[in-house]
Amino acid sequence: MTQNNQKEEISVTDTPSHRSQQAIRAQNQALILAAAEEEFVLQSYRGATMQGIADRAGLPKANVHYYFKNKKNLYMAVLRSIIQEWNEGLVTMTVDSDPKTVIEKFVRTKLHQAFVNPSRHKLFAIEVIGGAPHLHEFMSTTMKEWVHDKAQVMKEWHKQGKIGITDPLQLLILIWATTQRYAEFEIEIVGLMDKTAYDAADEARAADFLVPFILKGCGLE
Amino acid sequence: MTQNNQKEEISVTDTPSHRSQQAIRAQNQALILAAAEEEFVLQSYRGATMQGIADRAGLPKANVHYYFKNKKNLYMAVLRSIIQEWNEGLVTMTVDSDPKTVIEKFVRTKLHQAFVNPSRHKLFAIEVIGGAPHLHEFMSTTMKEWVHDKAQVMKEWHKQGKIGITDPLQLLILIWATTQRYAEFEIEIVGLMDKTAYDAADEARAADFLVPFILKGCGLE
DNA sequence: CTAAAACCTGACTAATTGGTCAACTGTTTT
DNA sequence: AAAACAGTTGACCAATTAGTCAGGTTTTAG
Repeated sequence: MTQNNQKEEISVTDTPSHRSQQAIRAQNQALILAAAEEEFVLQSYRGATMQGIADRAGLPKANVHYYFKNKKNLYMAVLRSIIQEWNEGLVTMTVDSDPKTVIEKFVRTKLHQAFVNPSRHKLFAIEVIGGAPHLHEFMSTTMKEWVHDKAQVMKEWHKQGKIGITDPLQLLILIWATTQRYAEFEIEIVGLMDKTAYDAADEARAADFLVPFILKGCGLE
Repeated sequence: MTQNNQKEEISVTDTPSHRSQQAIRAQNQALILAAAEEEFVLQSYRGATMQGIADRAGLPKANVHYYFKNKKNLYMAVLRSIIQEWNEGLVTMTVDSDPKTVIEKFVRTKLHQAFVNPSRHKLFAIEVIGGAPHLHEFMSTTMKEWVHDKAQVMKEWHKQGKIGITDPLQLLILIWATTQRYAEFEIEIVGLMDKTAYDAADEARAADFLVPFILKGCGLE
């Protein structure tokens, strides 16, 4: 739809009439990925059109196909970048860590990601709700290992009387649910607040509510 | 895909070779609505095909169009039935109610709905995540009024020192997030439990975790 | 400077799919 | 009984859209 050529605005390493091919490649791929992310969220996989993504990126459709063989390929590339961010949000959590510190940090990190990059969380949610057909591998390997590892730590915390939680998986589900919700249900929440978008204070408001609530629930405050 | 004729199995008021038109109507509409609900969840609006819905209902495509003018019409009918269930899950909550009782009942009701009818919650979530283009009216009227009403009650509870919550909207968001999560992220949660589907004990396990956790968070236990 | 390589794109094609319709069968009403 | 009405369905059509491709321009390497 929007036809404004964003190439000029975003570029960093180009000279008026001579752009390195590396720069062009990196830039156009990033442009397309960002456009695809938005389009896939708004329209879901089948509803998103290559033409729509191309328009949003300010490029001709054939150019999108030049960088990403086909639609599924592009979709997978978007998912891959989401998984990467997921991996970066991980907190080091060992038996010797202080539960209160770790849990607070984890909640705040996840919440911040939700407010900073809602689109990614929305796309991830749509994928899982629809049966996670493209995320099976990630969920049955990386994610499962991480969860079992952290569950082990939390069980040990419980044994040592450091935390009042007997079912770590339930706690993880709760933390993910409550933090990611602000991204996924952005439209609903913003609407109920009589706004059209989050303002600077909303993340803090959510954190001020969530952190003590969750710590209390864990018997840590 | 599946071509097994479910009409015979589900029918209640038919005689071998003579079915009242009313019965046929009610039955086929229900059959189509159920099929559409599944298909819309798995494929999203654009991805779901009338042919796919027809196959799932065991009817020819033209017959689906006979009962529901077009795709959007069918989608809206599904959404309407979801909103109806939402309205039925409401709890009476007044200033004189006992917070602990009311909140516990609310959490249990919502959680039970999530486990009993996950598809509806998934579809609702997909709709909201995608910007709620078909739910604007509901969310800006019915839902908003309900939320503001309940928020008023909770604020009064806080004034009277009955509850440790200053921001009722945040609490409602948390309760919705944590209960509906079990429906929306069914695939992920079930996978992390090394199962393929919830078993009878899972709802109880979730309730046993959530109810005390939330009550503690509210300063009610 | 020049040849190769990378990038760009308008125009086209094949496949999918929402929706229509006319002819048909079964049910209800008078 | 028979007209009117409700339900059923295969065949068809128009619109949309993923993907291709040939011929172009720009950048890079030698």
